[in-house]
Amino acid sequence: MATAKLDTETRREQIADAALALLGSGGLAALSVSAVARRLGLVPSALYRHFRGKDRILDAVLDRIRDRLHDNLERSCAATDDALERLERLLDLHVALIRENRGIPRLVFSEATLGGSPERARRLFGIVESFVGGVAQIVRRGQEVGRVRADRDAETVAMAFLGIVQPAALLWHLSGGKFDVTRHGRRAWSMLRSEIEAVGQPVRPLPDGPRRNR
Amino acid sequence: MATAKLDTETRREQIADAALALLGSGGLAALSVSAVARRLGLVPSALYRHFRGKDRILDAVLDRIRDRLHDNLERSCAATDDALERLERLLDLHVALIRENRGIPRLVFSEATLGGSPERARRLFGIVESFVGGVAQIVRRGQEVGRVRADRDAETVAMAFLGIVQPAALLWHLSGGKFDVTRHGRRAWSMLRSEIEAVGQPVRPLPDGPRRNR
DNA sequence: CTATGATGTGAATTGCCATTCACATTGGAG
DNA sequence: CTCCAATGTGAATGGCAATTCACATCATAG
Repeated sequence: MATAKLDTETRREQIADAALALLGSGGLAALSVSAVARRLGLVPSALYRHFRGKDRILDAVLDRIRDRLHDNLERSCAATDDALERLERLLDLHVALIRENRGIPRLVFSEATLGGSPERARRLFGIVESFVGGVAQIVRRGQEVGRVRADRDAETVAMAFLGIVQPAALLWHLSGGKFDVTRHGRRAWSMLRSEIEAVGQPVRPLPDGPRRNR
Repeated sequence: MATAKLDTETRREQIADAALALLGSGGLAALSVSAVARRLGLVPSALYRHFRGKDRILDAVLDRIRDRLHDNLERSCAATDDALERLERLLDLHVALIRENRGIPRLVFSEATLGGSPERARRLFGIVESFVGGVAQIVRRGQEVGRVRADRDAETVAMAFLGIVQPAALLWHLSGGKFDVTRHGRRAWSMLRSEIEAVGQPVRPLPDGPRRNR
């Protein structure tokens, strides 16, 4: 009965992870304080030492999702300077992320769905918006150097990018993993790519001076 | 206390409608047997005269959604023979549908989300798949008459079509209606259209004989 | 070593939910 | 008009959820 005592920081991480895993396996319905506690070998009331309540646990999960999305943006930008390659890499990372953490799309959708607290909806809106903004930023920088057609609206392209993954993720979930997200991702990306790639123009290099990485 | 008695057919429709409305206003969390009953001026146990349980009510809602999607496909096909115009019209209808029935995207997402009964997930998968199939069909027929570029994969185009609406609907929900779905739809569609429209080729008319409307 | 605050436990509370059932009412067939 | 099957009612049941609280135990600072 005596579970090892851990400091609050560690526990908070464990709890957020366990919650995300539960979301992945059974959706919001499976995410109860008891279930999270059970998964950690704790008793439900123990979680209240580390979180004020279930809502705060969800907030912590959202934080984790925000961080992962941000990581992917940074990694894809660090990997290459070419806008189109960045997008392609980001697509791969993003697909891998939601494949390995089914809880992420599930929470994103269910928050839109459950109409939970308006504050959390706003928070999630900020997260998605900031991700879309990051993608749009990549597009805009690609336009600056003549790599991406200048007559495309960066925000729209960014949404289309999201539109590659989202319906695919939905079908993947609904089909119980049968739908081939990766294959669809490749095809849809090749279509989007040919849609935005600037052709027949020499690439104008970035101006000299300090490298803008963001 | 004495609520008028209605035949089961009428009640079943009322119940499904009330459930869809509740989904729209508060998501799955707001959809309880009691809430549906209250909305109809009934007592919870009364619903069990018309549905075996909550699951069956959800099934009825899914039926309604399936019918509406199917209606939109048929209406857009009946309105014009041109594939691109059909798609544009379908997009308008689809946007209007989810704007006026917030419960639809919410149920679709929450089923993916809640991991509810596997059977219902399969049912929903079938519904979405059949809608995508209908869109792909429009694309293919456009390709047959040289209106749509033949080197595009019809299924991928259909998914991209879905990808216009889905992320927009998500942001719309999350932002509490602030995000402009219609505007985004127009922009994204104009991009997709220029991506798939066949250019510089004379349109090859349909062969003679009975008009294929499906 | 020991005392104290942080962490974990078990039981109790409260509330909502889906569902059932015995009973009441009603609308329409005959 | 009468009766019966269909429909609606109200109370009860059982389950599970989130949360609280008094108490136990541990880790570690001093």
